[in-house]
Amino acid sequence: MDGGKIRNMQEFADVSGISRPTVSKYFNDPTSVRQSTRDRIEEALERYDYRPNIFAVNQNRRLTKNIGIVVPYLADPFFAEIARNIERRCIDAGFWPILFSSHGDRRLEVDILDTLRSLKPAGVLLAPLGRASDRAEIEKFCRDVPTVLFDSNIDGVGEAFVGSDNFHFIAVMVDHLCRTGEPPCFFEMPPVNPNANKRRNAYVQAMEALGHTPDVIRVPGEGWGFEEVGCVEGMRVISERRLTSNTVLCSNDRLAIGFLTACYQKGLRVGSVEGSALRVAGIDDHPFSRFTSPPLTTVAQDYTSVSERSVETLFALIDTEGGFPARTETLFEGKLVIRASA
Amino acid sequence: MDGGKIRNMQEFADVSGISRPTVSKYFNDPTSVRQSTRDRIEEALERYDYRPNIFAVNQNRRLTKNIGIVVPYLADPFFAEIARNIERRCIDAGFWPILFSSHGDRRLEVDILDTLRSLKPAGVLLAPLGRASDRAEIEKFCRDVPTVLFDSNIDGVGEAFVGSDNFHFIAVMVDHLCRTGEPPCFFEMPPVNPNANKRRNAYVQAMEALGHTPDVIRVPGEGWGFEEVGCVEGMRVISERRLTSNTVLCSNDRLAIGFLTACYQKGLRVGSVEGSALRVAGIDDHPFSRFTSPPLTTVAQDYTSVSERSVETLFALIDTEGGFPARTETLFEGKLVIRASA
DNA sequence: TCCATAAATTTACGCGCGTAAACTTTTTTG
DNA sequence: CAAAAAAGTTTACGCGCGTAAATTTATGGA
Repeated sequence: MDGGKIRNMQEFADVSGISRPTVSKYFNDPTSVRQSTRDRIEEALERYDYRPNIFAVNQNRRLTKNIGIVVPYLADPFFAEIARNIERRCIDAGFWPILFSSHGDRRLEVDILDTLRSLKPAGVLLAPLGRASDRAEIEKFCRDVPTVLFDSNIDGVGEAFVGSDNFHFIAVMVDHLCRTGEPPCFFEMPPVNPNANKRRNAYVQAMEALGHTPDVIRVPGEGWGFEEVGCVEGMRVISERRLTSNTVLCSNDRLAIGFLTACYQKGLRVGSVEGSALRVAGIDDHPFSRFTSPPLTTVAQDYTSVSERSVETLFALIDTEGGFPARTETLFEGKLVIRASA
Repeated sequence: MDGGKIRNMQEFADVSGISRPTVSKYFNDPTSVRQSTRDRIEEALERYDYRPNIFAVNQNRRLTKNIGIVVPYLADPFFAEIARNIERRCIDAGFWPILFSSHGDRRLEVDILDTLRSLKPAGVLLAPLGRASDRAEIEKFCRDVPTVLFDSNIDGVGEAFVGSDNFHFIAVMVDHLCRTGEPPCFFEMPPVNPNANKRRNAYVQAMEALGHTPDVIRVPGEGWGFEEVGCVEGMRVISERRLTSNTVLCSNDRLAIGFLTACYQKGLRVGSVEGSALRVAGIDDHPFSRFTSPPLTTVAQDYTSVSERSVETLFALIDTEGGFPARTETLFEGKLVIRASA
C-alpha cells in the first residue's frame, strides 16, 4: 500500500476516483454498485487500507450491523463453543457480533440488555439464564429489538426459539439404559432453566412408558457450579444409600462429571462392564465428557444445527422487518453417544 | 421515570436544568462537576433513563473508554475465567471491555487487532496465541495502541507483561513429586507458546538441581485440543512403554486430563496411594482439575493476581500517556494443590 | 462585604458518515 | 441510433456529542 494515510471516506473517495456517496454505498453493500466501480474501489482498497469509522457509521445508520450474542455462562465450554460458532456465522454474513456473558447473574443479564439496546443492534441472539432471568425485562427488550432465543426457552418471549428436544434426548437415553441394564434413577439439582424441568418430566414419562417406576433424586444446590454440586451431593447420596438403581442418569453432563468424581472418592467403579458397581450417564455431550474416567455416555447436543438455525432465524427476522407472523420454535434431536460409563 | 423519552443530550440537559456542555462533562467524569450540579443531574437521571449515545461519544473522543480483551481460546475455561475477571474490573473502573477470542487462529488474531484498532481503544489486554502469533503484526499494533500482554509473553513486545512464574511452578511440583515418590518424567507436546518451553526447561533444571536425570517425553500434536493429544498420545506412550518413571508430570492440566483418560483406557490405576500404577500431575489448576478421577494434583495459577495486575498495569499505562520508561514483567508464583493423582 | 476563584452557560464548530434530491453520465434495450 | 433505465456525481443537511472560547454566575475566605 502507498504511504499516505487515509483519514476519512472523502480522502479515500478522492484517491479511488469515486464520489463519496458511491463509496458509502459500496461499504454498505458492495453488490449495490456496478462491477467496474467495485473493481476500482477494491483496487484502491488494496493500495490504501482504509476502513470506515465504525462509530460514525453506526451513529448514522438507523440500524447497525451489530448482532448481540448473550450466553448465560461463558466459562462453560458448551456455551463458549456455541458462541464461537455463532460468531463466525455472523461475521461471514457481514455482521458484527458482540459477545456477552451473564455469568449466571440476574442483574448482569439485565445490564447487558440495557447496554445492548444502546448498541442499536440489528438483532440479538439470547440464551437466557432461565429461572434466574428477569422475565419482564427480557420481554420488554424483545419488544424493542428483534431477538431469537436459543438453548433455554421462555414461553412467548422473543420472536423465535431454537434449542434441543429434551424429551427426545431423555427418551433415547432411558431406552438405551433400560435395554442394556437396570432402569436408571434420575439425578438432578433444582433447575436453573426450563430444560432441566423438561428433562425430569421426560424421564418420568419415558420410564412409565417402559413400565418402570421412575425415581428422581433431587439434591439441593444452586448456581452454575454443577460439577461441585454433583460431586458433593453425589457423595452424600451414595453414603446415605439413596440410589435405588445401579444406573444413574444425570440431568446434564456437568452434573455427571461431578458425580463421577464422587463415585471415585467413594471407591465405586463406574462402567458398563462386569465388575462395575454403577453406570452413570449424562446429557449434552459436553466438550469434556470424552475425557472423564470412564468416558461419559451421553446424548450429544447438535451444536452445529442449533447455532446455524439460530443465526438463520435471526437473519430471516431481520429481513422481515415487522417480525414473524407467529413465534416459531425449532427443536433438534440428539445423538446417543455410548462410551464406557454406561 | 416520567413518560417522555429523551432523544439526546440536549433534551436531557433541558429537563435536568443544566447546560449540555456541563452534562457532557458530567458523563465524562461525574466528579468534575460541583456536587450540587451532580445531584441535580442524577436526580433527572432517575426520572428519565437517558444514556449518551455510545457511537457519538466514541466518535468525538480522541480516545474512547473501550478496552480490548483478547484471549487465544475462549472455549478453554481458564481463559473464560480470567476474561470474566478482567471484564468486571474494567467495568468497575468505568471502562467498556470488549472481549475477543482468537480461537487458536493466527489470521483471526490479526483480524481482531485490526478491528480493535478501528475501535480506538484506550488500551488492550492481549493474551497472544504464542508461537502461532504474527509477531510483526502484534508489534506494529502495540506501537499504535497501549497494550499489556498477559499469560503468554512475547519478548520486547507491548509495554508490559503479566503472567506466571513457570520456573517456580515447575520447581515446586518437581520438588513435591521427588519428595513423595519417584522423580517424574515430563510429558509435553510441541509448545504453542513460550510458557510451554519455559516449563520444559524448568523441569530439566529442577531435576538436575535435585540430582536426577530428566526425561522429556515429547509427543506430536498441534492446536488447542490438548486433552485429545494427551489421550491419544498418552495411550501410545503407555503401549510403547516409553515411560521411564511411574510419575508423569504433564506440561499443563488439559494435557494431564487427557493423559488420565489414556491411563483409564489402558487399565492403569492412577494415584499416590499403594496399589497405584502411576502418579500423574499437571500445571495450572484448571477449573476442571478438581473433578477428574482421581482429582488432579497441580500447581494453581493465581488467576486473581494475574488479572488484577494486568488491569492495574494497563490503567497505569493509560494514565502515563507516553508509555512506560521501560517494559515491565510481572510474574506470579503458584500454589501447590495436592489431590489424589500424585 | 468584597474580591479572587471556581464552576456553569452560551455560542459555535467539527467529527465521519448516511442519505436525500437534483442533475449528469453511462449502459441497456428495442 | 435514440430513448429509457441504471448508475454515478454534486450539493447539502443532519446525526449526537466533544470541546474550545468568551462570558456570566456562584462560592468561600478574609
